[in-house]
Amino acid sequence: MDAQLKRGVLDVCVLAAIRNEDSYGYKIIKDVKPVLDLSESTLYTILKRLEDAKMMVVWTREHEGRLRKYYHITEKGIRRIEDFKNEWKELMTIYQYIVIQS
Amino acid sequence: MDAQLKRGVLDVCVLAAIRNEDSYGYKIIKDVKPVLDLSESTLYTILKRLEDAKMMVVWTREHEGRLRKYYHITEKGIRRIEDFKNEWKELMTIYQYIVIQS
DNA sequence: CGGTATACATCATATCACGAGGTATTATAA
DNA sequence: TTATAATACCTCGTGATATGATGTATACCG
Repeated sequence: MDAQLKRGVLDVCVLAAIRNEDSYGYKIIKDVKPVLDLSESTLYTILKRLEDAKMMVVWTREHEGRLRKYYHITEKGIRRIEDFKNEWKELMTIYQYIVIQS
Repeated sequence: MDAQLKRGVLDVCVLAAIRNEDSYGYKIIKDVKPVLDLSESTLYTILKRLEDAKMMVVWTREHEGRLRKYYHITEKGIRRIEDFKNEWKELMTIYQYIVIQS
């Protein structure tokens, strides 16, 4: 999939991945990859960004000798998803425009 | 609309705007703006990019003392639109994922 | 012992939207 | 007449960000 088209959905995808249940980097990649291919470097960049933007909060747990950073969605993160759903309607209008011109 | 979400559709929107009829910068802005807000600087950047990518070819005409650069879509440009339509299907899947998680 | 899975992270690079600024002509309103 | 808007083009710097390459460390399986 085109990298440019990804940009608008990547953040929201990651937020959606933790919406129902707190999750951690390695698991998020496994979960999201079948839907939208993303690399580790991309994911960890996004996690940092969403944390800085206070759309997620982090808590850490040790699991079988390995560190796990769990991400929990905030109100702001949920709002981001809802905003996206509205933006999607705009995107549908744009898609219609493109198709009509064809 | 979120700048990131725009990135995937802007190019294709501009291509769609000239698909049926050759057009020029100033008119393209007028045509596309109601559907998807874009600034002049963005448009002219895109036109240059699409020309470099051989998705458009240019021809010039003088109109009432003012220069007009008309853009004509190429086979490659048309293919870009068709590719986008396929990518849109992927995007729908991603949207479904986001909604299901909600 | 070596490879794979788990788990994290950084850095350099390339792409690109956009505001701010620039040039020039014609039409319209005060 | 004199602004002001409309028409028509363009460039540059900045900020945002996806990604490959690279690095660290532990557990488990053959």
